[in-house]
This record gives sequence, structure tokens and C-alpha cells, in this order.
Amino acid sequence: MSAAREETGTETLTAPAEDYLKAIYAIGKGSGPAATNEIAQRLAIAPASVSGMVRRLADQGLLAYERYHGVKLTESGRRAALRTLRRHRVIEAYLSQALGYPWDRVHHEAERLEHAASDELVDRMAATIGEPEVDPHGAPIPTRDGSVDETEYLSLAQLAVGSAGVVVRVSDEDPEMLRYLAELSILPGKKVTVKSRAPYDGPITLSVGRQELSIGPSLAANVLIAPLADRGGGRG
Amino acid sequence: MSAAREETGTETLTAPAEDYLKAIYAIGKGSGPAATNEIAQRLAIAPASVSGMVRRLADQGLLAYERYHGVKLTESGRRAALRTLRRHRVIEAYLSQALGYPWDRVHHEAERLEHAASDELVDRMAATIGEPEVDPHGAPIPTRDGSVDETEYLSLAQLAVGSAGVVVRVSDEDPEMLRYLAELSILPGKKVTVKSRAPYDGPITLSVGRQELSIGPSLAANVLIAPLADRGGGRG
DNA sequence: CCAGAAAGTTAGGTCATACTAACTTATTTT
DNA sequence: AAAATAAGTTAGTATGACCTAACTTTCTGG
Repeated sequence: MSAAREETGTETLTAPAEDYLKAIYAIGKGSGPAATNEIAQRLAIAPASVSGMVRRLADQGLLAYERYHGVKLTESGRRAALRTLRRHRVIEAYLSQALGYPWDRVHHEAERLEHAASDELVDRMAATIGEPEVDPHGAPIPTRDGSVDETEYLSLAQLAVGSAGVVVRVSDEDPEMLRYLAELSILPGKKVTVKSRAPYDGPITLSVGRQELSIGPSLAANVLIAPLADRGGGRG
Repeated sequence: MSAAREETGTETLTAPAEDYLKAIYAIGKGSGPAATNEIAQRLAIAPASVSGMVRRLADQGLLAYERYHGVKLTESGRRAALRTLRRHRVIEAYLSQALGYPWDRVHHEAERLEHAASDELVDRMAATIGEPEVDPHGAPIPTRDGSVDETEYLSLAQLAVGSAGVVVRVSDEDPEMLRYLAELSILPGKKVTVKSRAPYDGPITLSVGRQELSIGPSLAANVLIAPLADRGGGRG
């Protein structure tokens, strides 16, 4: 019955509200539904708090909400989420390219700046570093007018034994993991080949450049791959 | 009797708290007392709201507060204010020099970023543009360790007829005024000479470069001057 | 030196955002 | 399909930061 309630147009969003929309976007991959508990977990707040906020966002026409059945972004909610995502990723790219900010810390800094930076600033940043299409971790940057590349990739954990691929993206939140990946030189753009995978979620052996190395599956799940011409298919 | 109450160390400050400290610093020129009403006016909030916040800041050891008698910054409050001021001015300088941000809008953008940017970011910005000593409006940038040039200057409205001086600083808040000053080429670094001043707060005639022009006293009050070798002294 | 004005405070209210505890709805399992 | 579990919601509370209205304190000028 209910859904978007009042639909009040374009007020400016608070920082928490932007964070909710980003989280909901991430959970639903842009269009799918998001569960209260999952939102709560992503934002590290209590599920009860989510109920309240979700109601407010629905009142502003940003979410479609049915009690006890999670939320989806409305068109305007999706636009707001992508605006924030663009800010975040442009800022990350700018910090990294223009200020030599270390790879593993740009995410944290961008998390705070994305709520304060104006569109004008973000556009100037993007222009200054040549309108980047991805952030330093390989995540695609939404355009000004709200479109994104939503291609889905396999994770390194899913890549078949014997297959090769190019790293397109790594998860950006954990600095420690990022430092480790950099150390292994598992970075966007690098070519990797899966050599073997031990059973029962065991380690995955792969080659990167001329190195051979072995990583656990939960690390591998954080590395997204564009497969190359293949002789294995699907899962190994 | 009362004063700083609990003295809890270094919690992180909220954006409003930082704005209060900046305002109090500006009013007291770093060390003097600030009146409730003046704080309220600067921040465009009701005086009653100031009483509440001032109490909270005093509880945190940032202000010395005596009921009915205004506030002063404590040493730790002064440090916090200067930290924010440094952020603000480094950001202004960086936006202007590194991103070609227009003169009249850097203040507004910096007002929001100053609360979100980390010290590391601010230091990187400063380093990137060569450790500037003043912001684009000529205001001195506090150093990392919390010292500032607190030299006081005459305003153009006070400069004696016949005297010359170099513009060191203009007030940064009003974009329209900044555009007008730029149009008149009254900018930091420019040499000006006061030619005449009409009585009863009348217009001030001056020369800037090879131009001769005339401005009102309230505009002139927003332009700070370092006097040059002089034949007039004091007020005309 | 006292009355009125100015300055500052308290009282009481609102809103956004969070919390915990208790309850309801939905799903799963047997 | 009832019981157990998981998911989600309401109720009630807290905090920060603001508001207006009413009150108190301080200052000032005759």
C-alpha cells in the first residue's frame, strides 16, 4: 500500500541520508531491494534505527518502502545515490592522482568529503585529472547525468582454474587488505591466471606477471576480474 | 567562579562547535572576550542558542565562561580554532591555485570542506601549492603548530589622505563585494594612494595603478592596508 | 542611583539521528 | 500447520543543535 509518501522535491540531503542511499544502492546493485538488517550492518547501526530513517527517506520520495519488506530506491533516490557515488569516486581519484594520497586511505578521506564537496568542485576535480572513468580501486565513476557502467564481473574466487583475466576492481574499504593486495601486485589492470584451487574453500594459486602466489578465498572474493579468452568456463 | 568545567581532552569537534570557535576567535582577535550577541550574529543564530552551546564548549574545556559575561577561548580552544582556520585558509588557497576556483566562491566551499578534511589532506594541499602563507584574500594561514601572524592593519577607510599603502587583505565572505573589488583591481599586493576623503562618511578617492576611483567608506573598511612611507600619518 | 534598555539566560519545544527493550510479522523447520 | 527462529517494527529514551517566549542580570543615562 504505502510507498513513497510525500514527494517533496529536492531538499538537500544530510550526510547520514546520503550514506543510507549509498548503502541501499550497493546492496540492491542499483535497482534491487535492500533488507533492513543489511542496511543496518553496512552502516554499523542498529536495525531499529534503520526503520526510522527509511520512513523519513520514503517520505521524501527517495525510497519505495513497504513495512516488513525492505526498500527499493525510487528514481530520485537512485539519482541521489549516484550523485554521492560520483562524488566519492571522483574525490578518491583526485586525491590519488593529484595529491599523491596513498591508495589505502583515499576511501576513508572521501567518505567524509563526499558530503561536503559541491558538484562544482567535484566537476573541477574530474576535469583536472582528465575525466577519469574509474576510481583508484577500479570502480566506475557515474557521469554527471547519472549513468554508470553496471557490468558485473566474476570475482577471482569464481574464476575457473586455468582461466586468465584482468583485474578490474578491488574492494576499497579495508586499508590493510589494500596494502596486502598491492604487495602481491594484485591491482586493477594486472593480468592473473588461476593455476589451482584447493577443495573445501582452500587457497587459490595464481600467477600475476611472473610471480606465482596463493591467496585465500575470502580475499579472492574481493577482487573482480574481466575474463580473457578462456579454456575452462564457469567454475572450475 | 565557573570557567572551564570538565576538561575532557581531545574529542573530535562537531562542525557547529568548530564554527563557534572560529567566530569567537575572530571576535576576540585570538585572545579577547566575545559577547553572546556577537557570536549569535556572526553565526546567524538566536542568542539563546549560543548560551547552550557555549556551556557545552566550556564543559569540554574549550572556553572560559562566566554567566552574563561572555566567553574567552582557553588555550585548547584557541588551538582548535586555529586548526580550523588553517584548514579553511589552506583549502581556499588550494582551490584557487590548484583548481582555478573563482575568487569569490572559495570561501563558501571552504566553509564546508574545513569540517571534513583531515589534517593530512590539508597538509598535502599546502605542500602541493608550496606552503602558502596567506589565503587568496590575503589572510594569514596558521602553521601546523598553531602560530599565526596577528599583525593588525589599518583599513583603507582609516588611511590618511595623501598616504599610500599596499593592500594586504580583503574581507572574504561576500562574493559580490569580492567581484566588485576585483573589478576595481583592489586586490592583495596592489598599491593604493588615498587622494581625498569627503566629509560625513563620504566617498574616498584613491588611485590604484594608473586608475583613479572612488569608493564608499563601508567598502573601504573591508580592505586592509600596510602603509608605505608616508606623508600624512594617522587619520586625515 | 534608579529606571529603562540592552544583553544574556532559562524554560520548554522541535527535529534528526541514534539507542535498547519489547513486540509483531515473516520464514523456516520439523 | 504449529513451533521456533529470523527479520522488522514500535515505544520510549538520549543527545546535539536549534527555536521562541519569558525571565534575569548588567549597563547606561538622566
